[in-house]
Amino acid sequence: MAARNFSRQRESIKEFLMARKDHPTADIIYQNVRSQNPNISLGTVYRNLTLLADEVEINRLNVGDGTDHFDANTSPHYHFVCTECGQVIDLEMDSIEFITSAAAARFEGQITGHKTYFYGICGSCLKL
Amino acid sequence: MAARNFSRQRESIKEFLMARKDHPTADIIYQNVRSQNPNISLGTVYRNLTLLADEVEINRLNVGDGTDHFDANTSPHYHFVCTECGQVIDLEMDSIEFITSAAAARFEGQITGHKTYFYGICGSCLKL
DNA sequence: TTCCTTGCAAATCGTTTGCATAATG
DNA sequence: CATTATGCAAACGATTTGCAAGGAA
Repeated sequence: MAARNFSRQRESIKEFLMARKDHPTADIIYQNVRSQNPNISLGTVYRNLTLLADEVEINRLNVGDGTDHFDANTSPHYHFVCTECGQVIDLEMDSIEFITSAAAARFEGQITGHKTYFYGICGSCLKL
Repeated sequence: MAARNFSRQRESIKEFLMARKDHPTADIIYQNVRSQNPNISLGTVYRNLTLLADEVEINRLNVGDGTDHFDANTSPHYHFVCTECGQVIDLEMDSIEFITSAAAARFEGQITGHKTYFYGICGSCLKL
């Protein structure tokens, strides 16, 4: 379905995203990718992020701070959001996948997945 | 702390929200409250929703569709979002509150809560 | 050549805000 | 009177889009 051509810009974006352990916003990606690709436009960054997210090559996170964050790690895992500094951190935790069945138990529709974000204060902010 | 005056507009908003079982957006609230309050402005709706949410009299939901939804039910419960029609539905399910401790187990920061949304196809859409 | 992609700028959408006026206590 | 709330319109930030030009297959 996706007759996709090669694009230097898209490669830079993927490359940058895969190298980061945090979960940058479109604008941060734009700022950084510009060093390798000075003429890239913010629109192109958005277009490619949306394209990659649609094809599940990356993940779009709605952490609730008004701007989307992106994650090149598409394997199932959860995120923590610091309410002090806004940082988005990967959590290492046991699977809670079965909460989907808990939700499905008394529901008449069909549940295919869930999104969960944890909130609190991160280690660095606790020390301040 | 909140030296709050009475306001006809705020009352209409609360009243409308409490009467709804779905989870309307600011604009839908605005459309509806106008019948009782023809001169109310969208800005006032937003201001009051933000005020009420800040004082936890209502809940703001970020379901990921780009616009916030509001819920007058502040007791802990979970929501389902239909990926077909966008409807937001209350779920009746057992508590999964302990997922917070699951997340906290190997995390150095302090986790105070979580937000979870379930996705899938609602009963009505399944029948189409 | 064909069709995918881009850069650029303008447009859109949801939400917030400044300001002068009106309502509350 | 002091303060809070409102309507209106302008401002905003994030994201999308139209279009003509550039690049890949």
